[in-house]
Amino acid sequence: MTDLDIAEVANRAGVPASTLRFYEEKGLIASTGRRGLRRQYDPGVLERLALIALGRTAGFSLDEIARMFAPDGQPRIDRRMLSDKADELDRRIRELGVLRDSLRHAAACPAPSHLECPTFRRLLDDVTESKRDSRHLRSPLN
Amino acid sequence: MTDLDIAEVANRAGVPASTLRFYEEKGLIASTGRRGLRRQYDPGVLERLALIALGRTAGFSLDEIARMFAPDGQPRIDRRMLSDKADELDRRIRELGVLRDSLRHAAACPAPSHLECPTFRRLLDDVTESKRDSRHLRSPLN
DNA sequence: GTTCTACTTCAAGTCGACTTGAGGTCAAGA
DNA sequence: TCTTGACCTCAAGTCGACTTGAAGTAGAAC
Repeated sequence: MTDLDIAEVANRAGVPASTLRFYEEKGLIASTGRRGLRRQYDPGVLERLALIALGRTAGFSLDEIARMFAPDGQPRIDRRMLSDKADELDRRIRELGVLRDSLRHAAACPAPSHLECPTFRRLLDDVTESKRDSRHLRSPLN
Repeated sequence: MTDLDIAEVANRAGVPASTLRFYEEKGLIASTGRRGLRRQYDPGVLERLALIALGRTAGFSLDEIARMFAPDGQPRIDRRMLSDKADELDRRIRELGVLRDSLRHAAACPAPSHLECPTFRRLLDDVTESKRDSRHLRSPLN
């Protein structure tokens, strides 16, 4: 029995034990049993936690992630879903890139007020426009 | 008096009126007065709202944004703050880039299971590692 | 003058991902 | 055997940014 104690898992995965309990409740992970009260885990849970963390940073919700595991526990990652998410990330990356450049520009811009800087103004207009257009759809990843 | 009605502002800025009231309560915007019960706004509020929206997509909280306006209403954007945020965005962009590439790879990867794909595994390990390391600091922008 | 409608206030609710607190239990070390 | 400390459960709280609901009001159209 090479099972891991919850404390061990928490340590190795870098998440608090409370999160592990929470994930278990949500059905994202499962413990193999108890030693006394304490949850024991198969070492494979570490991989699963990594997968979960990965999904999270990619912008998936816990519910979406839960759906990515087949009932047998094997990940059944929908390739279509992955590439959709990649596209989404791509858009987000471009957006953030524009923003970063603008911030840098504003930080260096000699105009007395940012409002008088053409670059900054154009950025403002873009933001407003995209707000108006996408009023209906709530964007993920912020 | 070229003041705008709250509905007009909501429309032009692309935000619901409830948000405008909320922002006012938070001190982010101000109305110039009322016509009957209805709030009236100086057209300049549109610019301010754009600035707020911009700050939000850059990952600033409403409180942070509030601090960016001097008491007189003029934006007093700290250049240092801007470039710090730009750096932060830069890191986030790189992170997302790696993720996007990995997702694309996984979507195309011929390995029977993602867990058997070396690229995917390395990604998993990276995620875990960065989780362990940054346990203390809560990252903004997700 | 009445009705309609879009606004108003204020408190409370929502959403996601956890965390916290109170009170309880149990394996291991002294 | 007793104590300790780390776990346990379950309910409730937190955080940020809003939204929603109930009950009220005023300007405008008829």
